Amino acid sequence: MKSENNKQESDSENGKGPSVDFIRAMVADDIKTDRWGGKVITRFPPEPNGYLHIGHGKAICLSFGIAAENRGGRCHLRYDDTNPVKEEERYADSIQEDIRWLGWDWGESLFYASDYFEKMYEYAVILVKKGLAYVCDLTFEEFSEYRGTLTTPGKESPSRTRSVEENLDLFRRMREGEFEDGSHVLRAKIDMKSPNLNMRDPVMYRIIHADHFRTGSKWCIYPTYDWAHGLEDSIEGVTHSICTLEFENHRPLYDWYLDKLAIHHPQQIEFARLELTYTVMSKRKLLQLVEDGHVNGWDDPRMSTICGMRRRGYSPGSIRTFCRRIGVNKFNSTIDIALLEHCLREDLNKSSRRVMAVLRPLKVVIDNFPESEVEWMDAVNNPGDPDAGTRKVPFSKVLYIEQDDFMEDPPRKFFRLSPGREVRLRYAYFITCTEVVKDEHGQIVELHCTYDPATHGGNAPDGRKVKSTLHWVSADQAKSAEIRLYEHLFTQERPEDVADGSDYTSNLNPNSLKVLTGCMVEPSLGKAEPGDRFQFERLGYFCVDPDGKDEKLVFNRTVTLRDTWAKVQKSQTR
RNA sequence: UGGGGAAUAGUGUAAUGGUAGCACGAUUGACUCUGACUCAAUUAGUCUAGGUUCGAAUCCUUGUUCCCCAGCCA
Repeated sequence: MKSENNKQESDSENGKGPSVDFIRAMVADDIKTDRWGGKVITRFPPEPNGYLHIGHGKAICLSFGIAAENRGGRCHLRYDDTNPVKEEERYADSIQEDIRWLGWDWGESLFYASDYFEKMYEYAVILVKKGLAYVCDLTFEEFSEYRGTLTTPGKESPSRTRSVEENLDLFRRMREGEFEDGSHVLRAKIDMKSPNLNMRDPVMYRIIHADHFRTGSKWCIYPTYDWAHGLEDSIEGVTHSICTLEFENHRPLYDWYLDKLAIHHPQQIEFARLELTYTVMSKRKLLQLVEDGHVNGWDDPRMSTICGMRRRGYSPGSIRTFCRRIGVNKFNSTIDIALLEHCLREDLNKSSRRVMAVLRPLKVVIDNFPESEVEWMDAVNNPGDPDAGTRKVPFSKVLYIEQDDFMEDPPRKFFRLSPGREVRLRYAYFITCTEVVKDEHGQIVELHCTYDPATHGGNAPDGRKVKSTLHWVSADQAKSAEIRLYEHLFTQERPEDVADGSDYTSNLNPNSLKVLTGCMVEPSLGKAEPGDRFQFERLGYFCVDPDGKDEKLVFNRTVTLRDTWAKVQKSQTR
């Protein structure tokens, strides 16, 4: 796949800068008041336990975007690899690929939480020595019983009164592997009666005898998220630690650890995660779609994963624009996927080469065109970009047009070809349909037409008009292709809206993938490579799929063009 | 029924005491060698009830609704 390096920039719209969200306002204010000595250091901290999706895209564009917008700003890519049983190197690799593809650059700032394990251990020892952390040997069951509930306070663990010396000894032996998984934890000593459950003596370390993908068997105790995350931010000198809303309840704990340690203390800021209509976003559901075979892998073009969208043909710029345009807020909202598709079309319209391709071919014979003659017509590559130049497209006696572009008995407002009617073949000639050939089942298999030589190139010297212009390909020179048509993966705006007893999979769209074979595309597409994007005129945007090998061409339909005729048709049949 | 957040057109998002604006969508129309693009127009909103004020989406009080938290996940 071709690499696509995008400049890191703030995607400002229409000359006037995009509006300032509450986080950017906060950052700007911090700069004005010199809170961090003028520094802006953010971070994107994925756990390498799955593939990135468009929801992560929002977070990435936010943290990397804010860093890029501020002089000297930096955004770290930091793997939050604190749980060896869930994490894998291949995920870490895909995360880098996706962020880079989106157009962001972490420079030298690639970090791993696991590199800080020793430092974190030392910090933990400090808290133990201060009497602010203790080794607890409650079982799982006891532990949850002692925690209390949302409405009732918890009870203090009997281990809570252990001496500092004993805690130090026990904690060291935890690290040295003397104990079994689950037998002991290190907990912060805060307040078992706190109305915030996160403050009820939270776990800092648990024992997991498992190999970590980076540290191997060096450790058998691993820090929990709450303990680790603030330290990671602090160690790296992060100023603004931007995360999603569900961590709001964790902020007091984030603050508590850093306050007690009296070390660099970043500001945690929470925002609402992205939800999209007709889409699921959770890692769990995405995984289930893959594992249960509802889609063909993580990079299935119907997936909301970054790799899926890339394969589908989304441009990184369109995703960045989208992430900027949806804004940032503190309440959950569901974005209409039409906005994403709008950003996509807007970007692709500017950048895509136009070509002609026929999805469902209908043979057309031009009766008055010389038998074996081939005429090469000039076609514009991108009307919006003169620099894109022109190409030659072959025209001959036998052509294919789109089945949808002919109707024997046209309804009102159908402007395309029908018996006796004249239309234009784009960049070629005006043709008039003279005869319809059908098979024994009454199916239309072939059209006979005549062309007007005077309309060469598509213009009538007498100034007469036609109601429509069709795309076409010349039969002899056309390349055959497989084309995959996608629709939304789900039939419901909110896939979660289901009757009792069923789950979101009952809303899967059975028509989300339609594979067309025997499609005919113009010969210039023979040179197309995986990842190349085109506009198939009058149809939509298409992207070459890596499945195509040797002579075989495979395209994914990224998105259709807006289609006013389809709407008219729909309202007519209703 | 504990605590923490949050409510502006169908959707998303501005307006931080002074004309409720923008975008997407939808609907019309113009243009057109893509029924695309572009352009123009229409559509439609401050959760409720009080209060402060010359003036409230914004400040105060009340109610309602929604989201998050009881992993040794992140």
